[in-house]
Amino acid sequence: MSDDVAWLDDAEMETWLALIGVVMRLPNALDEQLRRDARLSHFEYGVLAVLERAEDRTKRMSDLAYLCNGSLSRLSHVARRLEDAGLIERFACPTDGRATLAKLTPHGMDVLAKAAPGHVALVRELIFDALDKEEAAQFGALARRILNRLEES
Amino acid sequence: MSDDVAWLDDAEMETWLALIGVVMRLPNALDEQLRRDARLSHFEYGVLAVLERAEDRTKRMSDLAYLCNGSLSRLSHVARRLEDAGLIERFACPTDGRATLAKLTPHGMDVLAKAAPGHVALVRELIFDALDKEEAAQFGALARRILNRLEES
DNA sequence: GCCAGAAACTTGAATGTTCAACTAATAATA
DNA sequence: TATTATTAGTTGAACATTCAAGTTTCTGGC
Repeated sequence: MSDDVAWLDDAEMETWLALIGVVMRLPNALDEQLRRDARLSHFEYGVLAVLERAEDRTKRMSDLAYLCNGSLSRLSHVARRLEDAGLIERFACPTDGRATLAKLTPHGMDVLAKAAPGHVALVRELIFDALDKEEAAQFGALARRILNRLEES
Repeated sequence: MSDDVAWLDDAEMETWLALIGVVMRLPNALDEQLRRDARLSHFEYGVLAVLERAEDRTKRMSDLAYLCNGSLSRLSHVARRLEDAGLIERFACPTDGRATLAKLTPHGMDVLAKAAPGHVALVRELIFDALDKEEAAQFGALARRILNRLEES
């Protein structure tokens, strides 16, 4: 249990507090807009958005969970609700009997299309209106480096 | 419901996906370490850490909620659990009868001190080992700008 | 000084997420 | 080809968070 670790200096602490602030507040901001405009959580929106871009609008559950940055268990619960609402459908994978495939339905595409403009507007307002083009690219590159670390563990 | 919004271009999408990846994965990574080493969630750790730095190790609940980036309701539930565990105590504010003050107990300080090294080590590993000093400062400044937006709404 | 409205918290119910156990299917090993 | 281990997914219970009241206290007209 790593003792004798260098404490964060003032500059590091500022960075950390800014990051953790964004990390803790952004999901609520996204949820609120989506919930209000489309009765969708941000995680649900992410599932639909990933499926829309996928080959044949279909993905394996475990791949989907990875791409949505969530656990398989979380996805499984959410997928059941989305399926009950008719936004996706699930069926066994023909080549691997263990796997389940999730596919976006036409109705799911409609709901996603209705929700997207408001969502994109909010993302633009919160992120890309606050940063110019170069800053945004810089920020993204650094976030990607952190994300790579997170994905290793 | 803001229609006709400019979609995200490729560079913006990359930035957004990197950010949202960090936002969704970092809390789990922090929770796991703290849960394992100190039976604390990251939010609970945050509450204790803010109190430790506060004047007289005491804060009003609503100020504490703001500083911890959470809702007052969330804090209220968490505070009850922390109080039951003897890590904090709560009492009425002498100058404003509506307010509740939360104070870190000696036992709470102990638990925090035990949890801190492992937590800081993880933060360092995930963030500050991936970024050099200048990059970290840059990243923090940009995150702060986004956080300011989030705090406005 | 009263009264309407706002602010600060708390609470219980509804909802969402994690955790641990479980089933079923495939891959690996002998 | 049996046997075991691993992988994929689901499920129900435990736990955490949100949401919508509800209580109490304070503030600002009047």
